[in-house]
Amino acid sequence: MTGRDLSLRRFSGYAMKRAFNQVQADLNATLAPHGLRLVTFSALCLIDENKGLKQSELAQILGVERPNMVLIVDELDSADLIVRDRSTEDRRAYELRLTEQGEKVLAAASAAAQGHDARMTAGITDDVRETLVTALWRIEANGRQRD
Amino acid sequence: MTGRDLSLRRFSGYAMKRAFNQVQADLNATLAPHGLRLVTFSALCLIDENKGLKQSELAQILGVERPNMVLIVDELDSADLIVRDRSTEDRRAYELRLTEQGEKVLAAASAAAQGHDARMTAGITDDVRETLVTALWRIEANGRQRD
DNA sequence: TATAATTGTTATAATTTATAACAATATTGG
DNA sequence: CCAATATTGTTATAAATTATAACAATTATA
Repeated sequence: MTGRDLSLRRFSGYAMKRAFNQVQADLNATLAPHGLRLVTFSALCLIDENKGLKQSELAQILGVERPNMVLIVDELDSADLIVRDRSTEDRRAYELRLTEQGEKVLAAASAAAQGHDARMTAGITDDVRETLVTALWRIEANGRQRD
Repeated sequence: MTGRDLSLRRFSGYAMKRAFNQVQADLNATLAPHGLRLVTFSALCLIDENKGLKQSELAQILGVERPNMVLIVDELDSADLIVRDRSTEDRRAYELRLTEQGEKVLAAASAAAQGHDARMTAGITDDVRETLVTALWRIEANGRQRD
């Protein structure tokens, strides 16, 4: 069971995949008690940060296809965490906003997610964590260059 | 389009997800000309590194369910990159080995994947890359602790 | 030796991600 | 202004990924 994957460990992407698998599992478990999963939590954060955000903008930021975003927003809507307000400027579009309930759930879920992040990065110093995140965004930018 | 996701950038997992999305896309594009994708390339590497590896072991290392591994190994088998040899010690199991063709394809694909990794980590110094990978494995270990 | 566990497999379900088409509305070029 | 084109949210659907249940053959265990 030990060290049978040395050939893959040369690739930084392998470490990223393995680490992110754990992060995703732990975060989903952390959010489940709040009725959220990774993608709905992310959507809640973005709607809170950008009041009146439109579905298509949300989809674009999260890299989700618009048809799939419909279901995600439906899920938040059904749980009364957000509302879809018709835009007065563009009557095709909806402006998304958190409900009072949505604010409460987001606050609780955010605190839990912070705890999750702290657990996952336990034993990593603040400046190494800073280096890590900076390097990851650099990789992301390198990838975005060619599409 | 810019900076609408500040609330999510506090989470290191967000950077990991965004970066890995790019890595996965670029790596799959890199491997496609060799008839491979991320998971079949990983399997090839592991079979090469561990001659006679069994399907169930491969599945366990890669974190894939055994029924799904059947299809992955089928894919490599159909492409004549590996063979399934009946184990003499355990006649339920197959021992997996690369064919000559498999060795050739793996060598070419590995070189391409190395290039991919270099592209993705361009602008990152060697010791920062080292810090990055070490931190990622630490996160992975932290996650594994609680399951 | 009887019972239980493991290996590879099939079938199937659940989940996620992607594509095509459509009505309503908005934008743009003539 | 008007005709053509594009965009928004949506439905339907397909493709791809991931997970679960059951089974025969074989091995391990009690």
